[in-house]
Amino acid sequence: MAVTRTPRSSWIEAGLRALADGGPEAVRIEQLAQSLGVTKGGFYWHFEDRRALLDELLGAWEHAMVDEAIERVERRGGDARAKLRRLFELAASREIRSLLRVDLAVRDWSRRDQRVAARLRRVDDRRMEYLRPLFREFCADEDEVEVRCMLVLCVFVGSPFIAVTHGSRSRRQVLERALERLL
Amino acid sequence: MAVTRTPRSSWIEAGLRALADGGPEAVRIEQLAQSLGVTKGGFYWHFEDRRALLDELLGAWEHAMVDEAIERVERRGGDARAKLRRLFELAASREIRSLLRVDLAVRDWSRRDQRVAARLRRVDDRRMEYLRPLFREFCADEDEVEVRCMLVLCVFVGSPFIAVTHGSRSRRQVLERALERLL
DNA sequence: GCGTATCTATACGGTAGAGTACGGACACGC
DNA sequence: GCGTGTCCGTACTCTACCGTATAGATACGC
Repeated sequence: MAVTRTPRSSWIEAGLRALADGGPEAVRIEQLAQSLGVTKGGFYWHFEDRRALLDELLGAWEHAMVDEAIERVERRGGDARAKLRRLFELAASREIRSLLRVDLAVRDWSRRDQRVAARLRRVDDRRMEYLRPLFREFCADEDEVEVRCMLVLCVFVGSPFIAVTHGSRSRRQVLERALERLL
Repeated sequence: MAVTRTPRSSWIEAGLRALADGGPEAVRIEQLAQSLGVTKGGFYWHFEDRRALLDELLGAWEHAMVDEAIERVERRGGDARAKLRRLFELAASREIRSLLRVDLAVRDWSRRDQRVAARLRRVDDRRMEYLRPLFREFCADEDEVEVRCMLVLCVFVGSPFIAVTHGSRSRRQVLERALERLL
């Protein structure tokens, strides 16, 4: 049981960084090795092949972006509106940002890989299943609940992809107002 | 002045198809050649290099998705609400779909290429500049105009990236209701 | 301090694709 | 029917990776 010099987790962290920055095509084993200051020799000790790493990256992303995120919002309790506002805060937070960029990369990736698409469907469905009861707390009409959940998700997914300038307003201000409009 | 067997435009069409399907990484000259039934010999007659093609693809996308789209909505006149509904129809139409997939690919691409990001900013700004006056026609508060424009754009960009299922409702139904909510 | 598990470096073979060079094919204009 | 401009095919070099093989380094457990 010697100490692991470059453990599995290091490769996954480096992989997530590459995935966030350049999409799955940018997850190059030799480049990850270089960024970790080693050669690829050790990579094949931990992983079967490149695909195995990509699978694990998806797993890590799903866990952090669904399980952990929901857990963090739920932990502090409060009513539905409070939770939704906290979710908004979380999405804008510095530390979640890099994972959010993984999220965007995965969405694009899913357009050309069936297995990734299936995974994304599961993730998005889980998010919706979390959102719906929250909106039901203050919104009676079920169609309206669905629309608001969808709008929240669209803002979450769409806004980082959008490059507009809002004149004197900041992006944050515009999105905050958009959220309040949905509550 | 002989006839052009595989003219510039063929390479651009094939390039847009590849870009829509697999992002910029999938725009491989040898593969485009194969899909056109020729070898890459002729490609370098028309284009300096691969990058030159990618630049032209961006130009073609911008023209089709901004100039032509706005022109088609404006042509038939009507009030702001009618135009917005027509825009929604257009975005959902069969023929615009493939260009919309180019749009998504460009958004992901822009995250890792400054020049593409600058271009996307221009495109999104032009779209917002088109939307704002439409919402002003029936919405007095300027902050509210900005929010609604942004929500429209978020739905336009975000929803194709989202993989949720809506139970008994169709995606189209949910989005239609979302639009009506913004008008 | 020795053994073993855990990496790591190095070297190699293979594939995909970019870009270049250049000879030729093809078809229209005259 | 011949010349010219417009491609097209082929053959090359280069680079960037993937994945494999294997010997060697490292550090902890005892």
